[in-house]
Amino acid sequence: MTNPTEPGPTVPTGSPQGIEAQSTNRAPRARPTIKDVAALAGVSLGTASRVLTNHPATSATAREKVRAAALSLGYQVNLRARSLRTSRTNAIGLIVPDIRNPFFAGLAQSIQSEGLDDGITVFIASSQEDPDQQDQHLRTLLKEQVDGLIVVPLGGMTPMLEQLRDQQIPFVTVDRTLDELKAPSVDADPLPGVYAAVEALRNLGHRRIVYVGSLLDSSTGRERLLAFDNAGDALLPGGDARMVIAAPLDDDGWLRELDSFLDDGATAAIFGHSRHALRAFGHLRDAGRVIGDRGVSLVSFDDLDVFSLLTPAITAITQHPEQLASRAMAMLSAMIGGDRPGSVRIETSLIPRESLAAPPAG
Amino acid sequence: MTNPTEPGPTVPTGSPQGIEAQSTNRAPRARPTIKDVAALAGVSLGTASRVLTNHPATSATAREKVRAAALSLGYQVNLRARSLRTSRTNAIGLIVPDIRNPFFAGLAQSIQSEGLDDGITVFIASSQEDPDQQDQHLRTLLKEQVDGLIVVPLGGMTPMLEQLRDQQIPFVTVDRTLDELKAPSVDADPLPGVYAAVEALRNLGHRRIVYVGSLLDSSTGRERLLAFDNAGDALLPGGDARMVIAAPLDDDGWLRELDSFLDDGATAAIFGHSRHALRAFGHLRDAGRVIGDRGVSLVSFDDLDVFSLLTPAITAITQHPEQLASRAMAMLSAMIGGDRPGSVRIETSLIPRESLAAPPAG
DNA sequence: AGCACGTTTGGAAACGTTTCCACAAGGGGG
DNA sequence: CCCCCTTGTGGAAACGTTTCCAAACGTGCT
Repeated sequence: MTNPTEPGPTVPTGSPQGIEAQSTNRAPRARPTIKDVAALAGVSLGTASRVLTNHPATSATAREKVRAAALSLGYQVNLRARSLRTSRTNAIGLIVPDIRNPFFAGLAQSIQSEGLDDGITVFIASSQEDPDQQDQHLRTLLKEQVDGLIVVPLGGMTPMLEQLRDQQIPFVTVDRTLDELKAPSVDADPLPGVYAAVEALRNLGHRRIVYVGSLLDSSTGRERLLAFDNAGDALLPGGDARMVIAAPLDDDGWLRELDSFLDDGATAAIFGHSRHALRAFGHLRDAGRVIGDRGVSLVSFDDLDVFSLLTPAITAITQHPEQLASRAMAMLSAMIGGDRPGSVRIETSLIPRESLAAPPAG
Repeated sequence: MTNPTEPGPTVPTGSPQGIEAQSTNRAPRARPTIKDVAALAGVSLGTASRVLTNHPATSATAREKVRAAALSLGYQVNLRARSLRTSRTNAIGLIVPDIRNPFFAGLAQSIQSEGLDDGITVFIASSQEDPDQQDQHLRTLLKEQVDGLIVVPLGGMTPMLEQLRDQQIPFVTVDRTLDELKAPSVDADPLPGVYAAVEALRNLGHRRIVYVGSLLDSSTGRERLLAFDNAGDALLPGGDARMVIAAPLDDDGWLRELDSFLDDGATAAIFGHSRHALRAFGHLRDAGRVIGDRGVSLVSFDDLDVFSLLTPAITAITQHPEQLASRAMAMLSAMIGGDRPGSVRIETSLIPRESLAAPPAG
């Protein structure tokens, strides 16, 4: 009856390759599965699973045995198998235009660590300001079955964005919004920060202020300029009190405009993009102009680390990226839970630093 | 024979819930599976799979029908199911100490887009310089069954790093290396860049140079200082030609040391950390010192965007993050393929800018 | 003593793939 | 004409989970 050439039933075949794997350390010892845990604990597969997922219907002894087995094996659940079964991944995707932009890096950091607290894995993707890369990342994330998406959309609509809109996958936009996709968004209201800046400048004695705008075709670019206009209307009613420069990102021509406005009596500048603020900072100092006290005041959107490292430190209008992050996460969670939350705006605010000071006497 | 109460074979049961899903648009229409594709194409599941994975054993007609069906359904493969079956994910994890550090942001960007080209998904995780977060991210990535890992390790060993070392999962370290984990690494050799900097300074007439070092307990911090010593030995043999400051990241006390060295006749400073270079830039200008031509020359490790925006633009020693990225990817791919590649060093090089100039006359 | 009930358990199905296996169809060479 | 080989196909198993279902096992009540 017992055939000596085939292994008898008394030999547990739980880890058949255990011995040979030991002989050569090239072969990666296969990761233990829940089946191994169950076998070692002497319980069924279902019981092991229930213990490890904290299902209430488990006995104390089963819990103890399974936990011990899992620990001694170094068992780690296979998330891909789990989510195949549960059709939930507890993962979301985040797509930013460029992770090298410090604002987006901060946003990503905040969102990811927010997720870490909530047990949600955040897959960060950076599209390098390229719609094709954005779509490619979107497609992969969908194939990865993420539960939802947080997107900082590039300028225009793309095939994948349309698909997102039409499909029912939960997603929110953050920072920038795109009217065409009817998704809830969380973005920053530039007015409070701009208003505070203009008001502070006026109270310090400034009478003529330049606004350097950029990306004027994006929602944020437009709204920041609009906010400057509104604040100016309310606080500096004089007709020639406000000057506006439209500055591209890759051409320094606008610096000449800025110089001539300053020569004409402007004593302060507000920048819609931190990049321009830094560029002007260097340029103005180089030209021998005083920045800060008794000189030209500078205020910039977005609060970069380097702003407080410079001398004088540059005043910022912050969009509170941590708040954007946490609201976006909350909204996305709500959507994944089945709700349809409304859009949200975060107030910007002013962070006064040395570059915000009195104009030259007289 | 034909029973009218059960659906005849002519009625395709491919998407049974199609109609009811249409009635209420709250219910997210379930994503089509390969089964739906096969049904619509009128072939078996296996055939559909073979077509979609470009298996050679498929007929032209099958390919045509399956492709058409997949297209019309908008079918996208479920990567989690696929990798459960194939035990490959075509995804790797990347862990950086802090994504807000522009150097790491650039590294991450390069690695991710490198992966995009190779069909590899790169999951980026930032540990905020916190070993616990690093380990937490490592654990999740392992549970996600990534094929491999690229790690910029924090200072010391941690439980998960030990597990990585002992387990057979392919991983490489980049930028920083940690002797304890015997993993192949790709990092930058600071000497060529530092040597070029010191040589250029000497040729311009500088005779006394300060080195501002940081993170001296990390491999990079140590090696950069060592490189400065070596370059100085070769190029500036005078005993008092070189001064060294150990600067912490969060305390500005070192600025006083810098001032006093400059007062003592030093005319140039090399910074091991870009943060310190920026801090000094602001401080020195504020103190009324000339930077650049006929003033104090500044050279900093890592090439930040803002360096070229400032005036004068700051000279950098670049570690060529794109090269680090592509070598790391290549090495990891090799490891995943079963090889055991050796470590690699990338030469740093000098990017001269305006802050590298002649010292004051006399 | 019997019965209903609550707790815990094992077994099996299912998630969406890929891939092995066996077989059918067709074609060419003996 | 038969056999063999190639090519393409369908069916089924398997990957590692969770969860449904039914059964086993006490326990407390009548």
